[in-house]
Amino acid sequence: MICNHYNFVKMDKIGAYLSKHEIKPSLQRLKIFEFLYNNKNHPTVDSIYTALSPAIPTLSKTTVYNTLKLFISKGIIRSIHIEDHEVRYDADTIPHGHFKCIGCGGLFDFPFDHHLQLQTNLAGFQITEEHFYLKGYCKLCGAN
Amino acid sequence: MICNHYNFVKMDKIGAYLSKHEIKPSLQRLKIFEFLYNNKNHPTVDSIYTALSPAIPTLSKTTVYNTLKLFISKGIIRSIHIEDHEVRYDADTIPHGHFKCIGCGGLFDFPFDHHLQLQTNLAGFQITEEHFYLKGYCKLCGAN
DNA sequence: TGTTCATTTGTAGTCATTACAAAATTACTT
DNA sequence: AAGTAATTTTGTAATGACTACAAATGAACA
Repeated sequence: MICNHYNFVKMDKIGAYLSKHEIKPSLQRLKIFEFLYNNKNHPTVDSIYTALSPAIPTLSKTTVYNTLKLFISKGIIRSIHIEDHEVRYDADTIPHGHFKCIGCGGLFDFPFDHHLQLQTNLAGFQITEEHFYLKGYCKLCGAN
Repeated sequence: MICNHYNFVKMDKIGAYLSKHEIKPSLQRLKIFEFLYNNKNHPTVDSIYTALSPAIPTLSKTTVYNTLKLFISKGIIRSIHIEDHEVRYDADTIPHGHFKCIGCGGLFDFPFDHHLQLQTNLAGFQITEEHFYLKGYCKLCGAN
């Protein structure tokens, strides 16, 4: 991992964090957010479901979908669309970029100043979301 | 449309352009590339298929998929993943950004200097692709 | 003309995601 | 504490984009 903005919320305050964003903190929601928070490799729906199933045996994949959609609508996570066949999720809402390694499939964060490129001719356009991602080979995969 | 890099290839030279990139210029391939070239709003598979069906009545959606995949592998178009439910295609291979309007659904191009943000700590990473897109409201939709 | 190879096409299948309604859980009221 | 309403979770069925595959078509060429 290259950068990390996750210090703004403590692990033991997830319930309060969800409540603050008008999300009733059920067990499933707490666990899903906690997992997203702890796994900064930006998991997919499937990996979230597989990881939490042992702890919550009754968990349904529909719940994972519903919960992630709820989190997105409340603005506490964002979805990452890089490959066409996989959607990943990120609990870090501070703008940053993503680097997808073609070799190992890993997804890395990196900081970038999102104001640098706003000297474009987008005058009159209201920007609500910014996404910047790169593809290529990471340090390890590139060395072959 | 905000920016336009399409001057590097003339309309009547699509066949030569495809050949130069090791693509045999069949009717379907010519028409699909021409459509992509002329429609700078970055159409989807469906809109390409719907638009070309009258001119090529036997056209199959599989052919559209196959052809786009071929074009991507030869590097003459790129795919755009902004929404999770729609993939768009772009015949402009010069790096530029995309702006997706939440209001009208329109997709706009804008230039951006992709070297500005490479002062990040990505040393040792080989970059092969860059994608930058914004979401928000365009000039017309924002004025309400 | 016949043969080989590349391209196109339609159908059937896969897989991620969603719709929907029942079941379970939580919140509220008296 | 019991009963009722509201919310959340769950499983199944349906949707829809995309792909695999093999037959059909068309082009290249001797």
